[in-house]
Amino acid sequence: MRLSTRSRYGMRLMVVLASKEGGGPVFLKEIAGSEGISEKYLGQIIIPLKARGLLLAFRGARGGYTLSRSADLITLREIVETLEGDLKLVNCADEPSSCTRNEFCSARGIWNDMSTVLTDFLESHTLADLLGDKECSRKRA
Amino acid sequence: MRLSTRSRYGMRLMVVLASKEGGGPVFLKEIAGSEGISEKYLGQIIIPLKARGLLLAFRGARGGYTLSRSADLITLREIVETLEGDLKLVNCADEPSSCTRNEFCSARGIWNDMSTVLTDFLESHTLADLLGDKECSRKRA
DNA sequence: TTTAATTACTACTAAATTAGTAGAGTATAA
DNA sequence: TTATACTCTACTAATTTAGTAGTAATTAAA
Repeated sequence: MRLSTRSRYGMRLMVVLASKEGGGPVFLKEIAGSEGISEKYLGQIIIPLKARGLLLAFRGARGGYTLSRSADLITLREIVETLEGDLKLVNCADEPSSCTRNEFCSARGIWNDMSTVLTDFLESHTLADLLGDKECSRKRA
Repeated sequence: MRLSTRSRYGMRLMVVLASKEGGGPVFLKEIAGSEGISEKYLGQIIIPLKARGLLLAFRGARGGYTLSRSADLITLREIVETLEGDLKLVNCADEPSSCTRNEFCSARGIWNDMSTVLTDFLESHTLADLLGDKECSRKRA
């Protein structure tokens, strides 16, 4: 049950944009370079974030990306939900066809509750919460 | 970020055993049949649950499985952790090699916190909590 | 108006994971 | 001794992941 690189790269991308807020558009190349991620791959990942309206794209020479709103107004839920497609841990809630037998599944309730816990957690944090930790003093052995 | 069938099937398997607590060993064939799951596949899934000490296996004719302890003493954390391997959403906490660049990753903290939230939720529920809902009155349209 | 820089779009692919199937082996009650 | 049921190992098709590659569209600046 690992997060995909899409979510991990996408989140770091958003943090970079947040850290450069107010400084004009940032090139994808610059983000990819500083984070050590393939520019082409990041170019794919950024599309849904733009579609969701979390960032603005400027095409052409001297283009780049900026956040569409202040980092403290962008919840982590919006980001992860966009990158993962949704935050559900099982399909059976929406798609009855995904679980033909066992109409009254003994486990469905707990999986849905678990999804809600995750969603609530992400909803309670914004991108701004991630800014202070960028170069924290916590040194690892 | 979907749960694997291993976790879903394994959880249902445990609920079935819990619902038949005190009635002697239950055949894998019986569980697989009632839940509509491949017996061979379930046979693989049940191995780690046994290794973890969550259930007891009886070999030979008239064999089967039983819970190793009362359902209210088995947390959902133990079950899911066993079936998923662990409850971490990222590798970078343990494996430094999985993230060579960005020693101080801006997102690592939030992923670890998210993992903790999940773990705490599952730790706070036991298998017994899932018993009452088996054939609940909630009818779907 | 040309050029260089940058985002946007589409197609393809290698590797890993998932979700099984298959079959022989081992233990045990009757 | 025999039928039953768990155990172990190997294999595989389908799907997902994590990219690569190339081209098109857009725009600032020379």
